[in-house]
Amino acid sequence: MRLEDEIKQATFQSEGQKAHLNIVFTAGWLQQRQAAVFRPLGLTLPQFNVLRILRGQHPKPATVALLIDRMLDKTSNASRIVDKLEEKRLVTRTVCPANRRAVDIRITEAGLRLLQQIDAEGLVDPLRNGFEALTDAELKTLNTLLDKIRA
Amino acid sequence: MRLEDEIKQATFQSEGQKAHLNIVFTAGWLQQRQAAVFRPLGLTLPQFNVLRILRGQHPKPATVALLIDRMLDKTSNASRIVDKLEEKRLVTRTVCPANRRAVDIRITEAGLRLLQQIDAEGLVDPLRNGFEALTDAELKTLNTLLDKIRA
DNA sequence: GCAAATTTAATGTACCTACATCAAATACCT
DNA sequence: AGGTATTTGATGTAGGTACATTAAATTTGC
Repeated sequence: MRLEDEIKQATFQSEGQKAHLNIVFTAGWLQQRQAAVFRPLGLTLPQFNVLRILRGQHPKPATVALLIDRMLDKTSNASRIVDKLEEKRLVTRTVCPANRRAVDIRITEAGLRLLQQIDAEGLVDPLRNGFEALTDAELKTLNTLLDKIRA
Repeated sequence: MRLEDEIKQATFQSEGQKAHLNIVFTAGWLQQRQAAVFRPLGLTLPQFNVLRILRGQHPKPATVALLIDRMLDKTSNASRIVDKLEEKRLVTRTVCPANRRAVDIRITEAGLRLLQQIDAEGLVDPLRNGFEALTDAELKTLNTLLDKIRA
């Protein structure tokens, strides 16, 4: 649907303001759809993202600092997201022997199985999440334009 | 900065997955910048957005349902955002006489003055928020591509 | 070698999001 | 009119975001 109709606003101050709202609105739209997919699995989106980073490190551990470095949202509280994953026994936390300030965080077998299941069911496939409507050239253009905004 | 560097991920499964992450990351980037601008004024971004909708209605009142209809995030809790604005005396809430289930929400003079100040200082000008890097044609392309994703 | 500075993570607080539930007012239907 | 359904908003709860502060371990500088 056109942004105008989604938020019932007929006109915008500028094409730039419309693009701004459109990016924010589309991001919310995408995140809500993804969150709905993970909800039945008892996972939130930030929890899933942390879990995926941990799988990328596996079998090496990650620290909280490493998670933050790789997360989309740098100011999100990785400590507390790890808390939730630990409660669910999807990750473990141990004091790093080499540096007792740091904490070694590792994905468990149960965590790996859960991600495996999500992969097998194709739940994160971008082609099923709105991106099938765009050609590869359009996607590249989109990526270039977004990078320019943050340049 | 390129997305690859922002989140330290060298490659992506597909251009679609990269675009997905790029939209979410860029939206976060934009919102964080805007939030930082409003913080010294004691306003959060959702509070500002609600206030702007109320100014659009002024001097007519809005209901909670109308706010939700026009908000970017439909699931956000407009009731509680209005609570905060009411505490700050930027809006008033009165039971709607014509329909006692509904609540008439109005922006106050103080609310109008605050928005006036924000306008005067150009704090929401998209040209100062990353969009000056794109031509009007590029912005139109961007809007078209984003609309396609949600089609 | 020891005091000061820095790093690393956890925690406190305020606010927001997402969703379920509740209560009151109104509309509907016979 | 009277009972049921719907509308409208508020509220409860779990989790996340943003930022400041704290505590412990380590590094640095003299």
